[in-house]
Amino acid sequence: MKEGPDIARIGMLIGDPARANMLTALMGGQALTATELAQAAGVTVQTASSHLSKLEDGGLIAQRKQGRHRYFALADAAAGTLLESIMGFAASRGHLRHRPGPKDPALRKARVCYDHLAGDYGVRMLDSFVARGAITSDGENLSVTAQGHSELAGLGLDLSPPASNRRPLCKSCLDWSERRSHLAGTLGKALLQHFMEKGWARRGDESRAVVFTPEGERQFLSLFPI
Amino acid sequence: MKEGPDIARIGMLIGDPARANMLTALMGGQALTATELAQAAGVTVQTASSHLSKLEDGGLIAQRKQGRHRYFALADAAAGTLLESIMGFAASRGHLRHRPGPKDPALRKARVCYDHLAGDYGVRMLDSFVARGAITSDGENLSVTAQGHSELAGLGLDLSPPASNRRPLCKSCLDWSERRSHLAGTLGKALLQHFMEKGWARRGDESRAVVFTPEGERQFLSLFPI
DNA sequence: TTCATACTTCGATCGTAGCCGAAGCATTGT
DNA sequence: ACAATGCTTCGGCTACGATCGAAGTATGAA
Repeated sequence: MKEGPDIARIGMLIGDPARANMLTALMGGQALTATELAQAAGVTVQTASSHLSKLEDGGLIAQRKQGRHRYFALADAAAGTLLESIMGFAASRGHLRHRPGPKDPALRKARVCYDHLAGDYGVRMLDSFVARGAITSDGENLSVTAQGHSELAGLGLDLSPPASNRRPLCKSCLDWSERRSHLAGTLGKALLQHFMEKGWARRGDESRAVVFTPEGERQFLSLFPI
Repeated sequence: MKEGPDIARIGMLIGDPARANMLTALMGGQALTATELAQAAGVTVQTASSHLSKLEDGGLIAQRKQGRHRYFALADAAAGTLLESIMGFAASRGHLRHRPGPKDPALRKARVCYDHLAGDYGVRMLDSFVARGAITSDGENLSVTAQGHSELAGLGLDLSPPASNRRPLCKSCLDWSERRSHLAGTLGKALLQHFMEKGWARRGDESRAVVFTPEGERQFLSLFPI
């Protein structure tokens, strides 16, 4: 009597508001951490963890361990297509969800990615470094040239000290809003710190947004031309 | 602030086993009464009634009063397509309600997808049309060529009438068992109807399977060679 | 009218799934 | 070594929704 695929299982997974919010957040195509997804869903990390393992068991998402982070992303294109088609149907029936907080377009401009700058500004910064030959991009790996070292020293950044530091000086990190790489690693962290110490920028209170002052914005744009 | 479609609402509706069973039963394309659907779901009529009103509010099904009966059916072709795509995803992840039973091979061979033919035969039909140039597949969209129109007219199918019909003549629908596209839309519906009027095939009694007579099978295979 | 059928609404029960606090691993940085 | 961070697991609490019996409404037939 019963035959065919178990649509109820998929429906149940998508049917919980917290999980639906996580999946919607992942529709951007960018891998997110459990903490970020918990924030997106409006639940604690414990609850989010439980949801994430269910979604993974159901084959909707996949996780990738990277350092002490676990990045979660949609399992594959089929999962994205499925969600897209459900969104299309929901929209056609006028079922819209209302989210409490305003969604900041400021996040796309500049935001914190763990400890470094991401978003439009983060991508621009790396592009500018590469264009002027301060950083060379060897496919996946990044490295600072001699010219780059002297330039950074001119900014007052000393990058030599902890030679025992296992963390790479330069690292690229994929940006969800730009879908391109921005500058991570020790250098990326140091630069963001530098901007904030100079008073050019500050972190947003409740969000990951980074807000630049008018003076800071001017300085940033002149330091990192396209 | 409204942000995006509410996929959780759709998911929750489909996520309940009883409702999922009802929807699966309605995928046969026939309108069923509340009592029949209650039986299909394995619940009492009171419970079924509650589920049906929720599904109707959600825009997945529609009811038609007729005498003291109320016939329930999928709201439209979009609802059928949505369910089929969810079935496809669930099947691809190995989520089956019941391991392959006796009826399963029949379902994979030929079944009703809301109002058109799906399964192996449905896919074969579209493949055959495309291979001989009766239908052109422009990536996502399908359209009938001049040759196709004359060929269909030869079968006794008149496809011109309701010019006001917003439903596309030709549409592709992803098949959960074959993971390929089959022919949906007005043409897909007309063809299935044609087969049944000719006495080549009939609907299965309790399932979505489409059973071909020996003569019907012979005709079908010669009409749609690979 | 009265009875029978088909379905809905009401009320109450009950199971399960979501939720969070606290504790437990795992990895990284100092 | 130790501390800090990111995430998972465990246990108990709570709330929502699925379920069914009983009663109510609507349609059709005797």
